[in-house]
Amino acid sequence: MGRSPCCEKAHTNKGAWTKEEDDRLIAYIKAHGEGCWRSLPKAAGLLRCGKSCRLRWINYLRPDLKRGNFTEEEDELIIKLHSLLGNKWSLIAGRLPGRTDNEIKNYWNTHIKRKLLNRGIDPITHRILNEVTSHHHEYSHSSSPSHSPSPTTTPNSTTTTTTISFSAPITIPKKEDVFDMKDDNFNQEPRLEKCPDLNLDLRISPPYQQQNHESLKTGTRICFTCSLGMESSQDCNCSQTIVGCSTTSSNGNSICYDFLGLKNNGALDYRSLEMK
DNA sequence: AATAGTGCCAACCGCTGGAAA
DNA sequence: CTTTCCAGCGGTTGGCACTAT
Repeated sequence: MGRSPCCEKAHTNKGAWTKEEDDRLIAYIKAHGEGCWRSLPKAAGLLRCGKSCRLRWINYLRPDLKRGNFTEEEDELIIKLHSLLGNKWSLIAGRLPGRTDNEIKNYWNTHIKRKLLNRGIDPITHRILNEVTSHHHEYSHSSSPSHSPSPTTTPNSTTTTTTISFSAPITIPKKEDVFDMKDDNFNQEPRLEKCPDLNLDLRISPPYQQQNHESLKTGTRICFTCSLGMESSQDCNCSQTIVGCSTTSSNGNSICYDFLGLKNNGALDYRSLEMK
């Protein structure tokens, strides 16, 4: 029953790869292409398990790897994607040509986490640090409505829209305060620092309530596929959409929504994301 | 110069979903 | 339908390199 046994793990090498092993793997993949990792080690004359070969190739030997330092643009893109996707490193890597999930994961843990902490942003929640620790202060800066992240309530609706903005001035605690959380100074007046020319606005909200009411009246439907930004998918059931998503179609047949508010600036297109 | 501490990253480990038998 | 395996993923770790004392 089931498949034949996997590779013999007792007779496989572990640890760092040698130059000779690398050369063998590269030569084999150049000749036969990627795939069938299970049989590759034997065919290539390597004493490694297929899993190890795959990892070595994907993370180190692939010719299209970029290598080298991450640019500031890549940094910001990773931060933005992480705020949307969480620790989905493979999805994030899919948006960064030449970068691997492992590389991004390492870079996140060693650089970006610290970078965000220095900005006073929690790297897990992407919220301002003192909001995480003190709910009392959560909305204390909302006098400036676009400051992030401050839930706003749509008029005449019962649901909440959360706007996460990276483009607005970000509240940065003093550096010494960040590193001394016990210090009472941490709750003192923070300074404001403006983020450079990056519009990273993110809006997460259910479909606008008034539109819902309107659509109920007019008999229009909400297309879930479009709400995920996949209006060109064959699963899309609102083929008569004319003016595109985030607007009500003029013939009233369907309404598409701009999921995450990203379609207009093209920063994140879920159609090109790999879906597991 | 020697040792301890820290940062970085390649590689491994364990889990999961899907496919094969 | 059940069992087994594979490919892929995210979390973790071991070891090297560099810096501080």
